[in-house]
Amino acid sequence: MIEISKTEFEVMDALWQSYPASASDIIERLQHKDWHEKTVKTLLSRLVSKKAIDFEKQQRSYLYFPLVEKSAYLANESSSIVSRLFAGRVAPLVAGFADTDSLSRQDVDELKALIDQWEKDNG
Amino acid sequence: MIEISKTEFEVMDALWQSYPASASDIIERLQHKDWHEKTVKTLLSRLVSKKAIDFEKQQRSYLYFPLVEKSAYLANESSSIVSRLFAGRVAPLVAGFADTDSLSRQDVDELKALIDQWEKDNG
DNA sequence: TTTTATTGATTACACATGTAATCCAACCCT
DNA sequence: AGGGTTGGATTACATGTGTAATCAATAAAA
Repeated sequence: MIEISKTEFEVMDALWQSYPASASDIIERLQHKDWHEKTVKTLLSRLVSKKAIDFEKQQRSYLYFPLVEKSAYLANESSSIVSRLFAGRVAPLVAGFADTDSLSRQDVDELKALIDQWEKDNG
Repeated sequence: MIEISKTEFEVMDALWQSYPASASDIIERLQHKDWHEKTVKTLLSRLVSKKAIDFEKQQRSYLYFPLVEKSAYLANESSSIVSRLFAGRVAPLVAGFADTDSLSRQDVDELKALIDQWEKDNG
């Protein structure tokens, strides 16, 4: 899969919010980051080069849209990170989380629901 | 926390296996990677610069040891990744995992145990 | 002892990344 | 119509990363 850097991911995420979107839309959505508009445009260009997004010309400006779905990207990233750091098994990650970052009640509830579903489908 | 690159992480992991360890120990443990010995030594040097590891001179060669514990490093990484990708909540990551990568029976059992423990500790 | 092999230090070098600035063409305002 | 403005393209530039090669000092071997 495509390698997307941290800053590039923020741009992707802004675009995933709603698309097609113009560069200025994206810049606006990224107000909270303190990035120069030029920076955002550079990132958009790089994402185009990487074929993570594409655009169609609308008069003078472009309307960008993602070529990768957020869910697909996240699934891939998660998977590759869990592979690298935890030999591919997700439980140890959650375990570490339980120790330090403390799961929230909401997390736990969601995990329980997930597990129930999994058990229904499998085992 | 310290930024450790992917390749540097592999070296850390080899060192975490057992330390103190000499450069040649580490090189040996990384046989399966097809890295030139010089490459591994470069990575060791960079890790020293980053203060992720240190060494004590043993005659001519060095004995390296980590300055960061594996569990601490993993906890930090997990946390920062889950923050970036999933707004800090781990359940959605596991959910994606459940869909695509399929949890293993073992994962599910471990998760259940984790949750039971969490519920016991918290409310 | 002269040669060779080993070890860490220094240097190399292309590509990625963060963070823009500059350039040029099209558009809008006066 | 002329000048500022806006949009993308191109260029910039330091630092990080992957992947070594070279250098210099020392230890081991012949």
